[in-house]
Amino acid sequence: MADRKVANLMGRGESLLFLTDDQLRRGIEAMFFAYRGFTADPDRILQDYGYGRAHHRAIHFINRSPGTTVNNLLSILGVTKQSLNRVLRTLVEDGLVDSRVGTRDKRERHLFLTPKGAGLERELSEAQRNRMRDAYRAAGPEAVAGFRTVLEQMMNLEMRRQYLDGGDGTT
Amino acid sequence: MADRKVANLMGRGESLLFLTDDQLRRGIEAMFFAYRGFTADPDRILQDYGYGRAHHRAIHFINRSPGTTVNNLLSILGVTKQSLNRVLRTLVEDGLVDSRVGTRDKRERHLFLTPKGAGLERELSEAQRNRMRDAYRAAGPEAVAGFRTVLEQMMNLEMRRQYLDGGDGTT
DNA sequence: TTGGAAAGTCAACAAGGCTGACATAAACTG
DNA sequence: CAGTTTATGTCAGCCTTGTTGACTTTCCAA
Repeated sequence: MADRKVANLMGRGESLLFLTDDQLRRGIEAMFFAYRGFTADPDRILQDYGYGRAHHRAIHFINRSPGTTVNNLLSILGVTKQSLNRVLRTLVEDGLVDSRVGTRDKRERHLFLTPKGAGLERELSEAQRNRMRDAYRAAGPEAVAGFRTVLEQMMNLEMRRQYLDGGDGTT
Repeated sequence: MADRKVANLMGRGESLLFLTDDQLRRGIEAMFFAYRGFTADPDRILQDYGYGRAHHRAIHFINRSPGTTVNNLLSILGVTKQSLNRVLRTLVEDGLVDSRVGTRDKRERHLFLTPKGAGLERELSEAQRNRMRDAYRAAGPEAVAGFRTVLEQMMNLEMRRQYLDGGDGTT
């Protein structure tokens, strides 16, 4: 059933892409609906803890880069320090995040997940990974590669740097 | 690289899909960063008009289905009627949306874009289509097919219905 | 004729963005 | 050393966009 799309998008020959406005609209809506599905499971979990997506994002990237600084996180998340601080403060108060004064530069705060924080992180990312894994499995390996390729192209340049910095995506 | 957990998935006959937690995390971050890029251009435009994403969503789906009812829109957007109503009211007041009492059922309001509304819609969707088109072109036709397939799998079932209902994706 | 669905409205609240102003400590620079 | 910049935190206030609850009006359909 998905093959009709392919035929249209591939056109004749090699790289001739017929992209009607309607096809692009479909892609736009696919992003909209898929992103909703993508965030639905974590959102549900977060609600039980009284947290929101902002907390999730902070937890995610602290887990990805333990010891990251506030400024670092700020540039990844693309929000103001006031906004991040509000979130970070509650996470520290609730004992999910540990904020340690820097050794080399004592102005900096290095952020770590506590065991409790790592627990929530695991719960959240597991739900999200399950969703992603199921989608991957249903779509197949080649679709997955295409998925990633298009998403990478859709990012802004600065974001792509952040994304590529995030550990080895080599495998 | 640090993660040990591996999901070994057999593709149909041909391919073997190794999905480490780290690879799935990459997919998750790709969604996060790509969605930011995806919404960046419209967000910038909307700011000039004093509108937000909620307005954009309403405008988009009214344009997609002219004459749709409020209830219909409600179920597509997945927000409360109070929330949608606030947005809709400003759009009607500002002369972007026309809300016509139903003929068959006069309780219903059928929503249409005015020429002015259609103008903003075009501006917004053009920016978003350009982004999507560029990403598609850079990624290539096969990547696009995979992209769409994975996104469709990532939607919730109800959303997939809404998505499939959204006019012919066949052309 | 009456129950209930569709739509709208008002009020209150919360999350999470934002700006601006200001404080503090540490690091850097001349 | 003095002055500036940097990193962070915090207070106050604003906006958008989501929520719930209560209530009204309209009006179709049984």
